[in-house]
Amino acid sequence: MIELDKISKRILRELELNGRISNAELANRVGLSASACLRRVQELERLNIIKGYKAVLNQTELGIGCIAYVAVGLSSHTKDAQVAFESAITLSPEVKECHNITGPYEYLLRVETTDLIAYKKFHTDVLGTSAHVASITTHVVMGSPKDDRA
Amino acid sequence: MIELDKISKRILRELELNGRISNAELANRVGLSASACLRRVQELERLNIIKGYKAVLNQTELGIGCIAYVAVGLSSHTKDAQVAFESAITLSPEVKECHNITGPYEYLLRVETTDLIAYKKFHTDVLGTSAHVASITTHVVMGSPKDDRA
DNA sequence: TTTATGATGAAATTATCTTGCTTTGTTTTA
DNA sequence: TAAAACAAAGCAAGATAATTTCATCATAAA
Repeated sequence: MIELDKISKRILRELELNGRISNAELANRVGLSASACLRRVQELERLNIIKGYKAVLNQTELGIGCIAYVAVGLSSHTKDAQVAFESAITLSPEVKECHNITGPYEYLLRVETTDLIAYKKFHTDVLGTSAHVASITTHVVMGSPKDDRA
Repeated sequence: MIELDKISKRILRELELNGRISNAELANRVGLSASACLRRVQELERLNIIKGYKAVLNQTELGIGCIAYVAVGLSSHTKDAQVAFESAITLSPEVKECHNITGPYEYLLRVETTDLIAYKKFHTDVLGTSAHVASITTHVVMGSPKDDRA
């Protein structure tokens, strides 16, 4: 774990909020000159503390009409079974996240599709055909009062 | 829902991958001149299809050592109970996501803390003191083979 | 005290963005 | 079919912003 001073933390906070702010404006907000600010940002990138930048898209406008969290249980807990499941799931574009979790199920997936019909298809074609899948529990998202990672 | 042509979709894909790519480079990748490309990007922003840009930070390096998905059940399903719970939870910085889901529980939270100790504290101080909370089921994330929203 | 190190700000340079105008291609209308 | 009307593209110059360079200052070790 890396310890950062106040200014660098401030830089990260600003960039998380607006990743495309100009360097001059960022410098202004954190109280540094443009060059000093840029050096810090580049250093943060070099240290991989800033892993990258991405545009936040409006899913609704783009036709993502169905988001679901899916808990998946495996019938086999061997390494091979996990690797097989993970690589199958990772290839599916509908699966935006795949977390290996503690509890009665092994995996929690976030699946985004255009609509429930498409989800059903994913459910059948992808989950239904994956080896070792023992149980599937779908939780459709009705709303997200908070989503800082969006 | 808005229909986009191939080029605009390509632009979105590139910007999602690298939100800080220069306009010239982006134009090059999508096969447009810089000015035409910029106009499209600005239009996408104006239409709120691109909601913004953000830096992707390395949580591990910054001391996020414990990530958990927490299923929360409420004892009351009135609108008031939901609003109260949501506003309490929204204020907690540890809660990065709060989804209202179908199924036996009402909410699925993503909670990020420095370590398990801090999670325990969140569990007790925040969830434990929220009105209407009937059940809490914690799933600690052991790993994320895929996390496109990170 | 001297020296080395690291970080800063100002200025110069380089790259990139942005805008107005022209051109191209497509659709509409006579 | 031809001309008009429109939309989107490219080009190029001027405006902005990013990046490098360099001199300075503060701090800590020798």
